[in-house]
Amino acid sequence: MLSFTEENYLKALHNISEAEGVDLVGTNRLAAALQVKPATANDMLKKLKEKSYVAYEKYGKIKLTDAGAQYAVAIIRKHRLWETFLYQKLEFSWDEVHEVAEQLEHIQSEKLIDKLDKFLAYPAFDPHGDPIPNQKGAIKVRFKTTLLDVAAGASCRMVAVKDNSKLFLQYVANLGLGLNAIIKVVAKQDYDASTQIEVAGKQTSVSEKFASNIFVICNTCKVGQPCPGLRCQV
Amino acid sequence: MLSFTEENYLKALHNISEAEGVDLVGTNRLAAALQVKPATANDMLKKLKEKSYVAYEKYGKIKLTDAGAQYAVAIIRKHRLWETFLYQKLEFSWDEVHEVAEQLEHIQSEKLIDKLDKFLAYPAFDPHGDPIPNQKGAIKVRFKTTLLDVAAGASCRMVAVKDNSKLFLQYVANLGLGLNAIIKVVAKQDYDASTQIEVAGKQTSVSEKFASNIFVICNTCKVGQPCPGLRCQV
DNA sequence: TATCTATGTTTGACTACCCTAACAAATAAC
DNA sequence: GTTATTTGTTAGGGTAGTCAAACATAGATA
Repeated sequence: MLSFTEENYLKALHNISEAEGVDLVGTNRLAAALQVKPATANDMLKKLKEKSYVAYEKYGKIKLTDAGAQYAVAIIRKHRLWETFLYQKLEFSWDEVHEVAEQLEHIQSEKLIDKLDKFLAYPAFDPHGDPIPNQKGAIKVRFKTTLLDVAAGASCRMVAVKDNSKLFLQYVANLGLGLNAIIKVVAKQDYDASTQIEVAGKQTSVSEKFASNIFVICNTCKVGQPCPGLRCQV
Repeated sequence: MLSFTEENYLKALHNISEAEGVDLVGTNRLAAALQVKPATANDMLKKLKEKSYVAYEKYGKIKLTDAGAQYAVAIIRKHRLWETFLYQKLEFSWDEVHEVAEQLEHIQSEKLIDKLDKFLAYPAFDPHGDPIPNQKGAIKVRFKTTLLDVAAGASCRMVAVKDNSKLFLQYVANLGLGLNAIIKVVAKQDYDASTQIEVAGKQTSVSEKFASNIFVICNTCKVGQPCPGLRCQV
């Protein structure tokens, strides 16, 4: 049974590997993610290596062991189930769920999380569109790409966000966007890489950064099938 | 915002004062309740005194300040609401809820607990019959006495337990007892102070210790009204 | 009252987690 | 291929919470 802090290190390692590639995780990057100094992260890495949750050589890159990855996925499962609970049952908005789930994810009780899963009717995705691992740690993979990949004239459906920060989520909601929103790409500007979109009849322009954080599938896409229009199958 | 540990000290102080009288709380008693050594408890008491949550003189007895009592009640509110959630929504048995609630009670989010309260339809009592403080810390007091006070021949209704330990709760459940069970006192033995009871047509004998941990009201008792038969109004 | 026992307090030490500052290795720039 | 920069590591130190052991006080016993 790991401490609250140790769990956060494992989760951060998992998140960074997933978002930025397994071979890019270093002490500094990890420390930044956890808002601690590199020296601190280094100490903890030694401890987690000692406990066989991470594998790394001095001055080398950091990887989770199988045990470490398994532990991390279990925490992510808890996090996303709690987010779903807060959103679906307790009327939290999608930008509020994250910080409370950061606390709830550390509660130790197998039974609790499995019963919660059942209570929520085994949801596959959390309020941000992220997949919820099942009891065994298996994740339902969904073909998706970002709004950047959608060609002008095409239309797509929003299925997730990449950035879970309050600021971004509130911005997204203010534009009338949300999961399953239908987005039509009106035009793309080569000048600043911005994208003109139309949502529920209203047009807006969004930046490249914004578009890169919106995950979409094309309108005709079905889960498990390669998509003809976009490159959803990538 | 207090730490996890500090919160546990406040809660323990509150529980002991309530169960054993305000003027009986000493360093040793507190340390025993928290399963730490007196030296440790003493250190923490200094810290909590510094922060004005407890008031005590050297070698004197320990009391919570108003702020301390308020904080403690807020934790108890959270604990009991979580217990109710686990019991009512997640199919936990009444002997399982306590240990998970011990963790959940430390989650920091006003909104979470108030929404949970709403979700549970503002319950007044937890699965053990203990009253749940409302948002302002007010507790609904209920006239009750213990099974020891019920005279032979009389009948009563169980409304709470004093002991929340797994062992006791499982024992109670195994006898077919539970909240709102109707208990008829068949006889009382002067020899060993045991009590013969009848529950749902079945007779058993319970010890003095057992009977002292079962809270009851008489069958005709209504909340808010003094009871004619038993000494419920005490 | 004098002593014995309970209870409460202080001291010094340990672990977990964090820091700053100094240093070492790897990588990039020239 | 040497230097400069980035990245990672070590050393030493701080706080929170814990302990054992020594000590002090209060209350009970004789």
